[in-house]
Amino acid sequence: MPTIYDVAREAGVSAATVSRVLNGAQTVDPAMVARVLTAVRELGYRPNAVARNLRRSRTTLWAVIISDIGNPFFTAMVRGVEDVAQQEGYSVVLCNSDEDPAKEETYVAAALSEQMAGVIISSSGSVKAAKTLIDSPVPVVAVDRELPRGAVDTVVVDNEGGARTATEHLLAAGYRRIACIAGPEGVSTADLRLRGYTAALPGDPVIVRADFREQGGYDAMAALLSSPEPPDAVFVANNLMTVGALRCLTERGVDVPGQVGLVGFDEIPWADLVHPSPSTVTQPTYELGRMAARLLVDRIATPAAKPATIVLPAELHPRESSIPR
Amino acid sequence: MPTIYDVAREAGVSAATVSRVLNGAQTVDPAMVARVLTAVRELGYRPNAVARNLRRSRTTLWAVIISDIGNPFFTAMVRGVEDVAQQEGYSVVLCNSDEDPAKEETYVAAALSEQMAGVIISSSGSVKAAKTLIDSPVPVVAVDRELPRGAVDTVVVDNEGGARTATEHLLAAGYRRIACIAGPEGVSTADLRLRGYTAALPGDPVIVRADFREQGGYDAMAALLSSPEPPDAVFVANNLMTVGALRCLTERGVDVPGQVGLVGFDEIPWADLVHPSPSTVTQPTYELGRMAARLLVDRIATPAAKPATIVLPAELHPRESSIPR
DNA sequence: ATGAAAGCGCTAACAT
DNA sequence: ATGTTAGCGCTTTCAT
Repeated sequence: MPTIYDVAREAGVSAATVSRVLNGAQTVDPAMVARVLTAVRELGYRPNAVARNLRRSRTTLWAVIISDIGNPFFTAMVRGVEDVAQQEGYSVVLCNSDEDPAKEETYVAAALSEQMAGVIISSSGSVKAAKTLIDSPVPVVAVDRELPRGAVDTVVVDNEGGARTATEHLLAAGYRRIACIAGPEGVSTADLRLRGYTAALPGDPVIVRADFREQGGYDAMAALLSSPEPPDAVFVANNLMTVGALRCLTERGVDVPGQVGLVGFDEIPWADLVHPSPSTVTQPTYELGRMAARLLVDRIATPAAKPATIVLPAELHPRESSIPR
Repeated sequence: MPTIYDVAREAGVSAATVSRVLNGAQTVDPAMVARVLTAVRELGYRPNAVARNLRRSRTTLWAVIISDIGNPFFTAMVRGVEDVAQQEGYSVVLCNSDEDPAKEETYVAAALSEQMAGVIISSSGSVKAAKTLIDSPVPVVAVDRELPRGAVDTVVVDNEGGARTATEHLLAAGYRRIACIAGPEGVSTADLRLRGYTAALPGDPVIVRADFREQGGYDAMAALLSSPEPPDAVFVANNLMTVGALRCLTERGVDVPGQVGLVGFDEIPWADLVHPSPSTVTQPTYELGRMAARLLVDRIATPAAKPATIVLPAELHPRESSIPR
């Protein structure tokens, strides 16, 4: 691979001049510019970004650490981040922690070693990863899930409110024994949605903790159905678990919404094509990513500013799975 | 941020020794190792990967360029890549070209500038991006879609055979006017699936080209329905367009499979929960990613070897949407 | 407007 | 077994 010195020699100028031309400096003789560009083309020269990054002591990369690339919620959010990043001249490096705190820690370490310009993270709950980030000078934004004990810029939805609305909706529909399939303890969205459910419920809560995955939702639903007093409705704390719960109900021939009503948190792709179509609490997913990216841009510009928290609304979309009997 | 020299000073050794300790060299006195590690901990030292990459003239990053992050097919494939990458000591940088050749070219340029150790690409059809990659020294593997005019390692499924099977299945079910909603021209999967459809059809083909997106499938289906002689079945060339076509049929109250039969290429998440459930031609998606990663590892090890092409089987999964009348 | 020279932080060849 | 030194490719003063 040719270097900037090869180009300089070919064009009969110094490396400094080549650098100026390539970085759009105004103070270069047009004749030189032409010679340099010709040499660049002839040699097929491609600037070495690693060298540039070292010299400048900064990169134009953002690490976006999400907890499940198989969850359409996160991929939609990433699109929001990407659009802003591109517009602002950054590239997005997507890291999939797979709900595994150890992987999350590895990615955080890599982001810091690689001198990333910023990190957007939807924490899988690793306190160590959070601490590492907060103790580092890298600009950080938490999105969807709060960073454990972290006072950083944050964009979330009103998880507690959304869960309360979902539960109240089931109550209004006439259901009385409403259970909750909750997410993993220590993940902010899981804990807040559980709190919203509990707050809205007049009677005793029935809670099964699962892992935010489809199989977890399936198993939790199965456990609820085979309990002594099965629930007549269930509030499921995320989209993948909702699919799992629905599959379990369908397989066992349980009538939804006749025997059991259901509302899930998060949108499900093609929910309207599923039968019975699941009622959901939807979030402005793309907007969540966009806002996070905006906050990161601001944070990079003014590192000392006070951390902001933005809360976006969550909205109930009633569908077939919770229609009153 | 502390540098390796700060650590060396703190530990009373040379920078070379610190480097040796941190890179696991065997020839270091255990006492020194201890002193260095203590200094590292006390200073919170974190090696600068950018400097290391420059010095070593290589990185441990793979660029995985996919054409639609919103398509579960690609995210499943990425998981296969990720698992091998991690095992082999590489990190995956995910790039989403969004079916946009210009974005694809940008990402290819970035991958080369950043001195990535390898590239796995599912081409959105940019000949320029393909040429840039082939003319560069970077190891490349094409996955799912062949690289335009590129003689590189490739992992694909039997697209033509899968499409033929799907079409024959519709014929066997009694459908006679079978249309095809095809993908964009120049994308290998689109062209091969179309060829398989045409080959299996005894009569004249009815073809609508669309863009592999949900809305495109919807619009194509709408156009077919309002044509003078609407088809009695349709073969749809990918998953997102299948969802779009199905939505169009459902909205207009067309009975599937009674009035119109349907088979789609690619798996659809939760296909079994959709009503009517779509028959699909499924691919070993995760395996596709895994094989691509394996090929990349081999290519990095032996850059001069002859390019390999691996073809995996595609399998028909009949569901409700193509049950005989 | 252009060039010379220093240095970003690290690793590896070489010397001891 | 450890230290000294050069240099990866680039940008950015500082001189001219």
